[in-house]
Amino acid sequence: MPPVDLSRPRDNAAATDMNPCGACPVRSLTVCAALDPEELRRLAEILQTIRVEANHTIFSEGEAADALYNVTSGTVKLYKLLPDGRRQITGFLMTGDFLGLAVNESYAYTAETVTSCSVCKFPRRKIDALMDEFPKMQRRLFSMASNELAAAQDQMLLLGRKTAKEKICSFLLMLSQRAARRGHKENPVYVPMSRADIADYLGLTTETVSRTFTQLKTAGAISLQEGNKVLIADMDTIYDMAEGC
Amino acid sequence: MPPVDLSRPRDNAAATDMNPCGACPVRSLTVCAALDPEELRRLAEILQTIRVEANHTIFSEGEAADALYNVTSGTVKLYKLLPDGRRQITGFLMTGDFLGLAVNESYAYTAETVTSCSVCKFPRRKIDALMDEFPKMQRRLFSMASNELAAAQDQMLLLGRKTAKEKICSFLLMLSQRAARRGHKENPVYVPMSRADIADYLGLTTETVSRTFTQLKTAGAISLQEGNKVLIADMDTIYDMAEGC
DNA sequence: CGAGCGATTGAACGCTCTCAAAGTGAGTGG
DNA sequence: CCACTCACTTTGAGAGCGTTCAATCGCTCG
Repeated sequence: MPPVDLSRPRDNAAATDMNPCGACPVRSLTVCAALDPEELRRLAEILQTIRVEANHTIFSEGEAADALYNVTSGTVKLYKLLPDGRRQITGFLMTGDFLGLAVNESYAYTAETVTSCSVCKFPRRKIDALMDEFPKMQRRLFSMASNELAAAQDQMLLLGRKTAKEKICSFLLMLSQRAARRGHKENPVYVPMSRADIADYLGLTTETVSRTFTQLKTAGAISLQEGNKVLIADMDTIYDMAEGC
Repeated sequence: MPPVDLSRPRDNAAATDMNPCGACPVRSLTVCAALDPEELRRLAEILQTIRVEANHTIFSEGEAADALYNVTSGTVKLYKLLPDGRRQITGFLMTGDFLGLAVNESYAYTAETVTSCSVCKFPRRKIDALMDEFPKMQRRLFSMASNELAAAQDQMLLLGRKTAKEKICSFLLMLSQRAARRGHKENPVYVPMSRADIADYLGLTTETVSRTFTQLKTAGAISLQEGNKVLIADMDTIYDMAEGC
């Protein structure tokens, strides 16, 4: 996956308009929801809006963490690798999610686009300074981190204790619920990621993911549609098979 | 596991001394590290110090989250359950760790003591108010949550992609490193939790945990000592078998 | 000394993985 | 328009790791 040059924003023109954040359609989902117009203007001053093609690396595990990002469109995956190449995807990020939290000044995971994406990039120094000025923002970020933490714990339950079928059903439900939260229709579910990505997210192999989809399809619980969409035929059945979640 | 009555602090005398936090030996590890003497005094005013016996519930998943806690001694486990009783332990907390982050005003997991513990209890309303006053504290809490998040991602990698032996070795190393960070000796490692707890933390069964310990023992990599201690005979071997982490 | 709980060990099963091959679809160039 | 490539997905067969079920051991406590 070729890394993309993030230092040169592509649509800088739009980003440096008087108050692009004020008009941001996804603001309510992000860190920026907490801010008033003046604060948004200050935020807009330090941010770059960047487009990233599908399957490009935004940053890599271990790199100096000198920026925070916010996804404004598209899907991003975060992952960690073992020395022998085994991979665990720790999360899929969508509109409104942020990434770039650091430990010891360096990124703890690699971030790669699944689809083409728009992201807002905040230099860490400047955002840190701004957080000191706007405690509301710090609070919002803390609250978002808390939610991430809760989601991470749900994922641990899934990885450690659920069967393949339960994992797939939980995954579909999560995608459905996240779409709904973003004002998209919750069914059919748009599933932009590959079988390999799904497998590495759920702690399975691509073969098992594929077989499980086939089983669900055969059982009439789902059907696959054009354009990477999955129609959940019986939401209750899927919910039961996910064992609550 | 009988719940303990947390409304009635047991050693209130100590907690309401002029400035108990100032003398707190584990302060550098906790949220409180960021505060100056005056702020510590304010914090001491709203906190209760509580002792909890081993194997008691501090709070349960779903309960109204009206307090934040800080572990000052002992070991606490956090877990989530599936409807059929399968359990995933999402973390073991030790001196300096905090618990009680909420989503939708209610706890996302159950917290239960492994050993007898001392915890500081902060009513949520009062701590929220204090955070507004002391941004330093908010920042510290955010930074601790970030670290938790990174740890959660490491755990996902472990649960999704590591073998039983790698899981056990990673677990022992984690305990060793956390002990070292707290100024205890890193070897032998004190392992206060049961095989069942270890299993539910690593996504295994008690039998597999037991068998794996036996294998490591037979291979000469570890040996079991009195008082729930594990001597790591060859740290490098264990490290290699953990596949980095 | 017996009860009871946790840890260990054994044997057999099964879910998921591994290895392998065939199918599908988008993109390319003749 | 069609063959070709390449990547991804699906399907099949067999193996293995960890589980399940069961028995034994060892320690603590009454």
